[in-house]
Amino acid sequence: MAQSEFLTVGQLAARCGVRTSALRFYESKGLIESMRTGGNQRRYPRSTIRLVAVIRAAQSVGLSLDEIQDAMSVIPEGRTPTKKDWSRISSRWRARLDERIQFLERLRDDLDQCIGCGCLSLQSCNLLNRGDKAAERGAGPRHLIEGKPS
Amino acid sequence: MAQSEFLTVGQLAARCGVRTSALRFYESKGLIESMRTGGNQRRYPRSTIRLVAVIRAAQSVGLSLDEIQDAMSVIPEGRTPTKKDWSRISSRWRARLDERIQFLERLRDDLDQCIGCGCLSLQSCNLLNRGDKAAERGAGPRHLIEGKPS
DNA sequence: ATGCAACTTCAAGTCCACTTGAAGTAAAGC
DNA sequence: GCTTTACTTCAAGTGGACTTGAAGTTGCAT
Repeated sequence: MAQSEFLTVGQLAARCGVRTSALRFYESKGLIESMRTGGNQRRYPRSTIRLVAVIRAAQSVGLSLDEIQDAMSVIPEGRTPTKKDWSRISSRWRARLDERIQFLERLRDDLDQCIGCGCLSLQSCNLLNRGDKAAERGAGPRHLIEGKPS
Repeated sequence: MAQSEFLTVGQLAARCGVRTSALRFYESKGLIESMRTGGNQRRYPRSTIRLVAVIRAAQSVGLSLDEIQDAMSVIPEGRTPTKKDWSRISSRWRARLDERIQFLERLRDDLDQCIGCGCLSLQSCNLLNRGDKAAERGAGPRHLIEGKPS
């Protein structure tokens, strides 16, 4: 198979590490686009590899496909995205990414403090107990809660 | 309401920032336990607040409820967890947490490199293109893929 | 020209983590 | 005692992100 300019779903799937069904699914959601051959088969420009990588990356930061599409739709209809477009999108995601990293780092620190203390069994873990007395009005150990599971 | 030794589902839910339905769900999965009143209502010891916090924390690192239960079940039947038990569990999670943080940090670095380069539109982003020529055998920009969305 | 893998659509199915609803019971305040 | 709010169970529903299956079509290699 001569490497042609365009990729079939199968090829794209292989390159991106996803199933073809996922690619069709993304397409149905408008996240990616394809051209069609005379026989109605999909053909993707190579740039779609990057696009899919970006989608997967965004997912791993905790964005839903809807949010991703939303962010991408900043790019005006049928226009090739400019540096500015992409910069707007990526810096938005960058913020989410930072939040997420910070949350996980805080969690890690808490966990480190905890590893030796037997929290689960005991009365006196400062970390998990923090605020337990103070907040009688529905608070709980917020510092471990918040940032719901992605 | 005098703060008694035990909490109702409602109280626990308020303290933990989850819905009562979630708590019943966790209980049905064996993640938490309760005593019952004469009238069959649940009563939780205060320590369950911590337990739920731990569950939520573990979720946010990307563990499924099954994995969490699995990890927790290291603790022998009906025994109060010892420091050693908890230490085993938490250091296991700590590893996952580290992986996750590392992955996100790498992603952040890539993104930073990218913000100015107009990747999406262009031919020549070293980051997203890396390996595009080399790996003709189903590779793709792995450094952005792997670590599936949590 | 033919065979077979890879493609097509569309509907339905799956998994996870819950949430909702219905019908009934318990507990706390007045 | 009565009312209201919080609880009980159980079955079914939801949403996100896909996956699977069936039935049919295309495209490349020999």
